[in-house]
Amino acid sequence: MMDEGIDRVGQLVPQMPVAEARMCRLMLMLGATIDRELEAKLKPNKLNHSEFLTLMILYSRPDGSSTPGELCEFTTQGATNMTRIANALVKRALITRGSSKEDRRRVLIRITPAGRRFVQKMLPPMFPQVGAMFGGFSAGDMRQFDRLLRKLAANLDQLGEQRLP
Amino acid sequence: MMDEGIDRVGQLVPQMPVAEARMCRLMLMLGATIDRELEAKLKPNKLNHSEFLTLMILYSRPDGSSTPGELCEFTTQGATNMTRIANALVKRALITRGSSKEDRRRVLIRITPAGRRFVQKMLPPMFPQVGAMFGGFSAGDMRQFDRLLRKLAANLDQLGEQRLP
DNA sequence: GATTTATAATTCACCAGTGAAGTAAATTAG
DNA sequence: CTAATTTACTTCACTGGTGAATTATAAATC
Repeated sequence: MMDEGIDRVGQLVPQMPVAEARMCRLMLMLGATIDRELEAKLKPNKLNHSEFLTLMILYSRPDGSSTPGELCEFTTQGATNMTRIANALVKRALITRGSSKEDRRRVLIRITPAGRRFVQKMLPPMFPQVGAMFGGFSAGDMRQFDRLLRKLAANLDQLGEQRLP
Repeated sequence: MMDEGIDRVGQLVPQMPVAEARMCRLMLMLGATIDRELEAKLKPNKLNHSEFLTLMILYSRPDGSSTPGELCEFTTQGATNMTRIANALVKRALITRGSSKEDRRRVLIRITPAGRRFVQKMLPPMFPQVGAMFGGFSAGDMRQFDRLLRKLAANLDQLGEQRLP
C-alpha cells in the first residue's frame, strides 16, 4: 500500500532513492505504532510517554534523583515541557521537587517511595506486549536488528550534528 | 546511556525482557529522530509531517484525488485533524475541496497543478539526507533490515488487532 | 568588587492533534 | 414511505508540546 505509493512517486521523480525512502517511511510508521501501543498501555495509569520516560529515568538512577536540565537531555524534551511534567508528577506525589544547596538555580527532582512502588506495579503488565513485538525473532535476528538500528542511529547522529554547529 | 538505564531497571525488576525493551526503546528513539529530521526539512516549506504525507499520497495517486476518510486511513490521522490539514492545504491552493456528486456526504480532495509543482520542487533537496541515513548499508544490510522491520510490523499488526475487536 | 555574560528553570502565547458532540446525507428496517 | 441507523465530515473544548520572553542565580571579565 505504502510501497505502491512510494514506487509511483519514484517513477514521477526519477532521482529519488526509492529503497531508502521506503525504509525511512517504514521506520516512521513503526515508531508511531509502537508509540501508540505504549501510550495505550500507559493510559490506565494516567501517564503519557514523556512522563513515563521521566519517571523511568529517575527510577533507574541509583540515588533516584536528577535535575530538570538533565532530564530534558535524556528525554529529548524541551525545558518548558519538563516543567509541566514535573508539576504533574509532583501533584501525584511520585516525585519531589526541591532546590539545590550548592547551586540555587538548580532544582532537584527525586522519585518518592510511592513513585518506586508505582513503577514496580506498572511495569510487569507491559512485558507480554514487549515480548510479543519480537515474537518469532531468532537470536540472530535480534543481533542483526540491534546492529542495524545502531548503525542507523550513528548515521542520524552525524546528520544531526551537521545542522547545529 | 539508555542501555545502562534499562539494564539497571532490569536488575530491579527481574522478569523484564531486557533485550526486547532495549530494542523497543531504540525504535522509539530512532522514529522520533527521523521525525525531527523530516520536520526540519519540511519547515522551510511551511509544512508539517501530516500535511506533507497527505500531499504526497495525493501526488502518488494516478488521478491525484481522494477523500478525507481515505486520507485519514492512509495517514493514520483522526478525521478532526484531516479537516484542519485540508483547510491548510486549500488555503495555500495546493489542493481543492469539492463535494462528490454520487454521495453528497463525501468530500473530494484533489491536488492542484500548483500542488504538483510544489512537490516536485520540494522533494529533491531531501534526497541527500535520506541517502545519508543509510550510508554504509550494504545491499545485504538493506535486505535484512527490510525483512526485520516488516516482521516487526506484522507482529505489531497482530497486537493492534487484539485490542480493537 | 561591579558589571557583563551565561545558565537553570519558569511563564506565556501559540500550534498540532484528539475525543465527544453535532450536522447532514445515505442506507436499512419496519 | 417513514423512522431508525449508519456514514462522512465538521466544530468545539481540551491535552501535549514548542519557542520567546522572564526571573533568578552563578561565573567571567574588566
